[in-house]
Amino acid sequence: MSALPAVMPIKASSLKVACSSCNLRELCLPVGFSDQELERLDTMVATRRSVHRGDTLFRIGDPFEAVYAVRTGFFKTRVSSEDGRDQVTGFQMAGELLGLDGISTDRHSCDAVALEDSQVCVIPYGQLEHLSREFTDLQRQFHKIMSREIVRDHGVMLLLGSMRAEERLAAFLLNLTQRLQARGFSPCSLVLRMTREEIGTYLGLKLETVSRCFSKFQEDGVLQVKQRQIRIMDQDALHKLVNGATG
Amino acid sequence: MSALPAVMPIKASSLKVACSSCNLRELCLPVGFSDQELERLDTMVATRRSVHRGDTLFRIGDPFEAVYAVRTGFFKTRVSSEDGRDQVTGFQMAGELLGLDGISTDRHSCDAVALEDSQVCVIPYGQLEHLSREFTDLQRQFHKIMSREIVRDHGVMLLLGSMRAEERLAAFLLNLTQRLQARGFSPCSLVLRMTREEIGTYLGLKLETVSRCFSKFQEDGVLQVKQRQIRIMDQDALHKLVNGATG
DNA sequence: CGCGAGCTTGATGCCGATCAATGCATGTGG
DNA sequence: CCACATGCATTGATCGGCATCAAGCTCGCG
Repeated sequence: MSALPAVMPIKASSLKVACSSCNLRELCLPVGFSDQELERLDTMVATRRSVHRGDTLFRIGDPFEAVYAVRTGFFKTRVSSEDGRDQVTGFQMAGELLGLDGISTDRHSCDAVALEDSQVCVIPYGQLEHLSREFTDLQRQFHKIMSREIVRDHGVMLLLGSMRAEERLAAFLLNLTQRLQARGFSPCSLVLRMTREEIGTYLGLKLETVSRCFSKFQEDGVLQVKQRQIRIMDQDALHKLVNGATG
Repeated sequence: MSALPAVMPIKASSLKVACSSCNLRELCLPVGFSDQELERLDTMVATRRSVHRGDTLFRIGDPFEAVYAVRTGFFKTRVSSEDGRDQVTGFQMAGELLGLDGISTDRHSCDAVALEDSQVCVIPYGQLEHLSREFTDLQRQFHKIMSREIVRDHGVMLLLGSMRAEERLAAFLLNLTQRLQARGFSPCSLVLRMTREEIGTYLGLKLETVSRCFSKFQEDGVLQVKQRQIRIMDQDALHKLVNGATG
């Protein structure tokens, strides 16, 4: 009875796909690199890895060996306290880097979980270090990416520390659509890759609260919500919520 | 008189004080460097800067030129939303780096405010980039410091997203004493450099709540609190709160 | 001495957590 | 194809923790 799946996923490791021919190169590590520089990157990013939905790319405590660029798919990262509460620290989509947390102690300090079947490019850290020593643009770009992560985290702290439920969800949706738009998707229509609970664990809310906020937004004509299908009807209203114009 | 440090600080601008002779070198950027390497660092860290209590080292929007190592004193960093709410993103003490946020956009994205008269070593970013290209240990150490900041931020997200008021304050105090202990101070006695409001703005709480938690801890015999003088009577209790052992 | 910034403490109210039931889509086996 | 299980989402009722509002207190300082 057990037949092969109808659609056979292409084996990752067998296919050589280079940064120089990757359609994400303007979003990913090699932003603004010349053809010549791209070729040098290709020597570094040799392998790729597939991660199935629900599987982890790395886990807390795993030895740190590489950072990963999302090629296709969608991830979440999460940390947890000793008593089991956990916090989603981010959602990563195509072109974004995963694993920077591992540099500090040579072990990963968070889990990276695929929210759908995904592929990542493996960037061995030793080689990244080496190449960025003789390759100024790479060094600069890598530093910018780490710094951007720090700035992003500060934004999340502001959200968690000072915003109310609706404001948090509005900020979350605007951030998502903005990143999706940079990847060529519609600015007003999106499909959530994560559950209400995962959104809640990111925003410091319970899943019921997230659900209620979605319903509220729908009542108010700000969103259309059908399960994970979201359509933004009034982007202005979301912006006003985030920036606190007492609305 | 505000409390004088046990060791009298030497006047900054006039005196050439090098990493190689700095008593913070085991906590700061040059962790584990050889004498030879320290000398090369000294060429980079040429100037220092004094910042008076209440003044800013840099502000949101300032052009990014350097990162700063705290030599003496105490800082807070804060971000703010457009409608004026702000969030303290961290407190920095001797040996810790400030300004990493600026790398991503060449402008600072947070304010750094001195909570007491302070001195910082100025590390021009261009020189840091340059030197870390030919100096592997420096490169590695700098990356570790950025990564550590990311990991720290994730910890704060966990705190803000999933802990209750008392747990947050307990985590905050344990973190402070741990860092103070690494600098040779007592693990159970400390003087807060910040107001209740600043603590609250860091922990996502109102100042009244912070105050009530301090009082509660005192009632329970966990702390002795005299204004900003804190004595930890029961460190275990604090740990249990943070790790959620339902106690 | 009196002022003001920072801190404490009390009374009240609200937002979001919690508890609980139902709805809805997908999948599985009979 | 239906019966049922499962995972996720919605919605309602109630509860509790923290914010808010308001007074009074402490301490350092001009």
